[in-house]
Amino acid sequence: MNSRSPHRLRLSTPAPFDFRATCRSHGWVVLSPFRWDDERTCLHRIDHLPGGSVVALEVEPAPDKSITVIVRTSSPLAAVELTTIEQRVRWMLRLDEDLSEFYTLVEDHPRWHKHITPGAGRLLRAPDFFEDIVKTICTTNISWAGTKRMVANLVQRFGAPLDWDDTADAPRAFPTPAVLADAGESALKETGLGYRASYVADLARRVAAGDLDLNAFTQFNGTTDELRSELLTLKGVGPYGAATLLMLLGHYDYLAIDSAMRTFVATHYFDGTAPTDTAIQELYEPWEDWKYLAYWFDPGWEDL
DNA sequence: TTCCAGGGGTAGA
DNA sequence: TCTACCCATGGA
Repeated sequence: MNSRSPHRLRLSTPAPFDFRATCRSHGWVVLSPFRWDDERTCLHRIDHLPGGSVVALEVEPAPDKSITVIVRTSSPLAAVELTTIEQRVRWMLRLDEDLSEFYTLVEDHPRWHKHITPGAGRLLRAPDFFEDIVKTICTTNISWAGTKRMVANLVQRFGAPLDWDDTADAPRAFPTPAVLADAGESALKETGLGYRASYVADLARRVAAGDLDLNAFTQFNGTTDELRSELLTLKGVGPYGAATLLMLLGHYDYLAIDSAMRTFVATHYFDGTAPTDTAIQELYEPWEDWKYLAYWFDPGWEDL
């Protein structure tokens, strides 16, 4: 089956759900291999499935409020592969995440209540946690333009293309741990990762060798603090990275304090004076387990 | 040329 | 636990 006769999957959504808001919720949507078509309201992505197949996905809302996933491949997919794709897209869009507690908390904060649209709050993530860890490392100590460049270079150089497209600029999937492990640190440096190359190489090597099971993160049963401690053992992941990864795993109790947050908070809450990290924490403390979303959807962003 | 960007590792106290 | 210093890279 090729691009002329694609598979079509239909995914149920929670209520409320806002497809466009979910896809455009944070910067992830502009990082390769994601591609957003605003005119069509469609999320494009080349996905390298665990079984080895490389597929082109087009994810878009259906009239009945469900999600349609158009899957293009060069050969028919087995039922198990279609199930895998459905699970990955559900994870990617957080279709099974319960945000009701956050929405209830929002009702007690009039400014947020007025600002947040129904269905907002689901922050896009990669279907695979390895990809999210690498991308998070690529956001550290670099401008956003640099992050986009590094990720695009990684995908273009090491990602698998669709097997029916052999053009030089063919869209590609995010590289697998095995490919990046084989590439090694020096090759990763050539993609502009700088000193982050050793962190990504170390991560890829451990995952590919089976020394690090990422399911231990996505299926973690302990407390957020315990999960955070595990994340902090990853090279290249510090307090900011751990908080970002916790968010991507569906835990919002820690703030990812970065230069953007410091600037925003200083401007909107401290008359331009740089606050301490402790002061920033205290500012969002009333939001308890939902601090990250409270910051991310802070109505003050509208003033910028 | 210098600074800084969606920080983090390491050594030393 | 806290601080100082170093780390690649590209844009301003």
